[in-house]
Amino acid sequence: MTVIRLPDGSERVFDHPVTVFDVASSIGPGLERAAVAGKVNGKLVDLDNLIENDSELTIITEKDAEGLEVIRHSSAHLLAHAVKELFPDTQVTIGPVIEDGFYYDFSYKRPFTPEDLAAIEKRMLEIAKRNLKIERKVWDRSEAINFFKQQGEHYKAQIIESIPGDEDLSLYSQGNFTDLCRGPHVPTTAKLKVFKLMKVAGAYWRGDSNNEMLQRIYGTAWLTKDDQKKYLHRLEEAEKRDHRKIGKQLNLFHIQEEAPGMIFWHPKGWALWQQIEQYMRQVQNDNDYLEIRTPQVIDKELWVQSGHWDNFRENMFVTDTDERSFAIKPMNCPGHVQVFKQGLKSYRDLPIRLAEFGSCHRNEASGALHGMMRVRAFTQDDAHIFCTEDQIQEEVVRFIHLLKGVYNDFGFKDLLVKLSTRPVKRVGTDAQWDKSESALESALMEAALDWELQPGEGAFYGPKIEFSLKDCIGRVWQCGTLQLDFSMPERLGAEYVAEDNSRQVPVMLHRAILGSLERFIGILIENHAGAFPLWLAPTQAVVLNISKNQIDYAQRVTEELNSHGFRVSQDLRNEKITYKIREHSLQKLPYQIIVGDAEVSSKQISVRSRSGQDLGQMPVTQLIERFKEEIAIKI
RNA sequence: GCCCAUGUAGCUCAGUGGUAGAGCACUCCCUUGGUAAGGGAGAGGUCGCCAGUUCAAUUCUGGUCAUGGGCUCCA
Repeated sequence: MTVIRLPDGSERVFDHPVTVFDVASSIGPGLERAAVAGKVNGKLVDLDNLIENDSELTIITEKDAEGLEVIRHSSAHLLAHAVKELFPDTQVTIGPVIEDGFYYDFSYKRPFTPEDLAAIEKRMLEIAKRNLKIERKVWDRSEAINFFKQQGEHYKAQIIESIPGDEDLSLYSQGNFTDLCRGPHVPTTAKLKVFKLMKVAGAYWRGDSNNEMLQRIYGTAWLTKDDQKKYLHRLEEAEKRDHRKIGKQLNLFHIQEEAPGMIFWHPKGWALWQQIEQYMRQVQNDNDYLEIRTPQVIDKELWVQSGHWDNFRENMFVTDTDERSFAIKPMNCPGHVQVFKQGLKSYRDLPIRLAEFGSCHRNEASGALHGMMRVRAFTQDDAHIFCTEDQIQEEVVRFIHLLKGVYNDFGFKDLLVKLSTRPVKRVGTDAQWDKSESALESALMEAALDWELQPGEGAFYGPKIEFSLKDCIGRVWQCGTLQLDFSMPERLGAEYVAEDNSRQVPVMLHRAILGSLERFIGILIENHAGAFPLWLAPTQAVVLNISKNQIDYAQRVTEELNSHGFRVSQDLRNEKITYKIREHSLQKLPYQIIVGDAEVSSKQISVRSRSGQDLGQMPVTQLIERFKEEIAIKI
């Protein structure tokens, strides 16, 4: 007797051991068709897995998230199968499921070309149609190693050698292709219908840059054609938001060969920047930060002292002048410590919060550069808080409050938090770590935030919290950070006079809210697809005349709006109004103001919103009020 | 830094072993038009850069720089 308990609590009794498939077909033909795998007592298994004891069983169908994963995993095998058929002397390695798809890494004597990819995809479709049964077998370890070695599959043999000895080694076969895999897989290749190979890229064996560079083929797989279409559409939509593309279209910035990884800001992009910088300056002033400015180029000696020279040397731009070596600052903290050190500080002075829109340069690996998101020259909304250990928690609470307010103002409501605690290699005493980790945790609790714990992921000099935001298409960006530092103040000789007249080393908190302004602006561009809220828009409105009769009036309207501090331009060109409206709509201006003879005689203006709505005629003062309200609520 | 792809007019892109083309933008002319493209004419390119092969290279080959997609890295 085998009793199978299903998720709805019902039980099915069989007088013999059954497979997952048997149970599915005993329930109904629809389920039989849709089933791709099973979960027996919480463990994912194949459909032909034999259940010998009473068990809890969930049948995984194509419609379950896990079912789709099984399909993708089997698609990866299908890819490997096709590659082995077309290029028999390829070595296969690993082929896992990833978000929205899968990949498989291969070792082959020559690079795969885009034409190869098309041929591979075609072969995959053929193999799928062959309706090959996918069968699992448990193998003996050394036999499996020999099996793969005989086929010249040395990477596979290596993988087996690294699998713990007490685990079953399962091999899956479909036709003449056999691959090591934990499974589960769909029962036959015919279940794989909707997939597409996306791109080929390099990837190091085992992710180690000392190893061979393998060729990774990425693919996507879905349950239905429609799902796949939606996915490809989603990619297209994301591409339309690309900050590099929009930056060009809206004339915000450019990058050129002579300054790789560095931004040339154009007037409109810089206007956007200034809104953000000035907003942050105001927020920090209101929260008792003191803004400072420190040098770009500092003698190597200071970087040796701070430890950057040892740990970060290859990422620093260095300049030798007058027989001295200088480094362009990659971080602001050593400079901030120098400011702190000027004049003797008392415990009464603490906490001291020094802020800088600090321009930093880091010589990032050329292959790592990416538009404004990963650059070599960037500006941080950086600040360092010097305080006592007892003040940590209060400071963290204040910071989180500040950060939430800022993200909210920029329209980001979803906040993801990660707390990283002490790594194995670290400085500072256990007592210090105990105290500061619990201070961070308490502060997070006080802020009513959920967080993910990352044990051992802290920096060697202190624990940290990372804050990420989610944009309007669901992508997650890490921006904010708060790091405790037990090391640098001491290395650089910062101290204060304590209550008992002793000299103490302050704790330093590194913190940023936006992170890199360049990157944050890139995120903003993509989040809004270039249609910025009024308070940020580089140009908030444009005044358009219908014909040359209204040129003087249009100029007066523009001047009046500008005199109230708004960023308003005018377009008095000799063009049709529809033409001008189209152009400024493509530039995504929040408002367009139209003046013709009717407006001149009524002393009003016609207003068109970015959504294309005609707001009708109104006096200029009414628009000014509207602008003020809209800017105040930052939408 | 590593792998693959790409680099042609201001922008988006086509194209060829015999020194280049489209649309939009730009300039000029006509048009004075009421909520997403009025018409005409003109100007504009050392085909990323440096070598090599060739009678001849933007095209083929090598190198190099940059960009894009990944990998690695991000103290």
